[in-house]
Amino acid sequence: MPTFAPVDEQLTYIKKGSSEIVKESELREKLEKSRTAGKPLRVKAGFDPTAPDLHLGHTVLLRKLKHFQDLGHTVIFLIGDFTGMIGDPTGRSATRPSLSAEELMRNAKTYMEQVYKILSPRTTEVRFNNEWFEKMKSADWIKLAAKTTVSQMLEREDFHKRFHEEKPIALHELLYPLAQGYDSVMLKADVELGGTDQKFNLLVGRELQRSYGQESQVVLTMPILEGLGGVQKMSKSYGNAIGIKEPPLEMYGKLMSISDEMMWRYYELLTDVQMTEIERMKRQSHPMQAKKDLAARIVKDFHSEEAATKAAEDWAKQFQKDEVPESVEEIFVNYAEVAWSQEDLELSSDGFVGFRAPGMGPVDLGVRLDRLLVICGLADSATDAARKLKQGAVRVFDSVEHRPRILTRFENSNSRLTLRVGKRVKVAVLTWQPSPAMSS
RNA sequence: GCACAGGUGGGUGAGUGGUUAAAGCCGGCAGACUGUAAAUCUGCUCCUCCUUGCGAGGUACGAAGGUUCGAAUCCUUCCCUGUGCACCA
Repeated sequence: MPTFAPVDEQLTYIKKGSSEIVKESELREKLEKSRTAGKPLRVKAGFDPTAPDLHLGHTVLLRKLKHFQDLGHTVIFLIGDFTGMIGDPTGRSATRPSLSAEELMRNAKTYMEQVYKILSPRTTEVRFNNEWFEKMKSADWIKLAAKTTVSQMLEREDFHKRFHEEKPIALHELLYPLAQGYDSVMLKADVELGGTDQKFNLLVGRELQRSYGQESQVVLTMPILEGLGGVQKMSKSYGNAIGIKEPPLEMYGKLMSISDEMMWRYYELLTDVQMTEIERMKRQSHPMQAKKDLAARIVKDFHSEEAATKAAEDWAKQFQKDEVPESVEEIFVNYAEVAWSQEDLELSSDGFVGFRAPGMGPVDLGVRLDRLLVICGLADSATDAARKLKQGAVRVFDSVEHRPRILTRFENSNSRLTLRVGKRVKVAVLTWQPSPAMSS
């Protein structure tokens, strides 16, 4: 029979970083019962299968689930393959395209690979809610829908607001909270975790469980982590996210770019540093050192100790000493794509293009910088690149370039250009490869 | 179905015939400053091309047509959203 830590101890651990618990007294009761019976609590959290790239925002919740695992409870990782089709009306998302079974499994697999960087695979129960929803008949849906009322649904802030602003609310959107609540019934969840934006949906689970004769789940909400700007929530679509699969230097750099204020929030939600220790650092540490420690800590979590050290060094080089770090992304670019003009190219008899005298020692060749920047992902479009050039944001080998055309020295078969736009650095490796003629 | 009100750039929201690629704000990008930042100040923020110029062209204000020298702005049809009406009349 498993043994559990004293209830108070468990509670403190669970409460760190959490936003709200409905109701704490019930959680205490459940913990007590579980402890005396030696039976772990069933802790559920649902995830959308359409976003398989996790970022730090997701990990806030995952870390809390991990805490429950640490305490010996059972974590149910629910993949909302069915509810994903509805599309959670929270935010602005519309109905999503349904994924095929294969796509779904593939997504789920990459998903779990990332999730297991935090959760322990051994004690995680992975479920899909299509398991029960595919069996439901229309009549069952009517029964389920009859469990709640329109005005109850409209209490949800998002619906309420849209209703009063005379904005559309599709009928199926009202089904989402119901479906999510029904998941809790099917899983007999004791606790459900979610972001604060999920509060309403989570509460519906309580109602439904009650009306299906079960004990209501405890709802635990976690704060929504703000992204890099510090204003909007972290989200891939806002482009302010730090993905957990990102390379160490990038991750480190992004973390260093958050504000001092945000840093403490990140400490609280993304690390296991105790609150008392965080308070101490606030008073005593230099903010930049604290931020470096945070960045290193998180890089270490998702990569390794060595990667973190390396990232720290590289970062210092890049931003503090204004040098080029060692591990910069290299992008191979066929010269034909960025050639200045046709004169620099020569057409061979079989219609292929190469440059003048490749491999014949140093040659100066014209390069269209604007196109090169686009190819390297440093500009959105050639026009955008031209703007950045004009603003003096572009550096090639440490010298600021304003013109979209430059001459560069080609030696032997390739030439490397170090490109910097603002804080970003990339190395473009120009190569000579025959390619189909572009002229037509 | 009928009536009314709406549909503008990443978001919000101005603009009712022409210096409007479309104000302001938010967001984003860059430069200065700094401890990387934040705050602040400055510039930029549809695309393509070049002779990089306060350059040339192309797209764009739900969709398609039309009026006009000229339309986001007027007209027609269609699509979409919201509101009201719907029995007793």
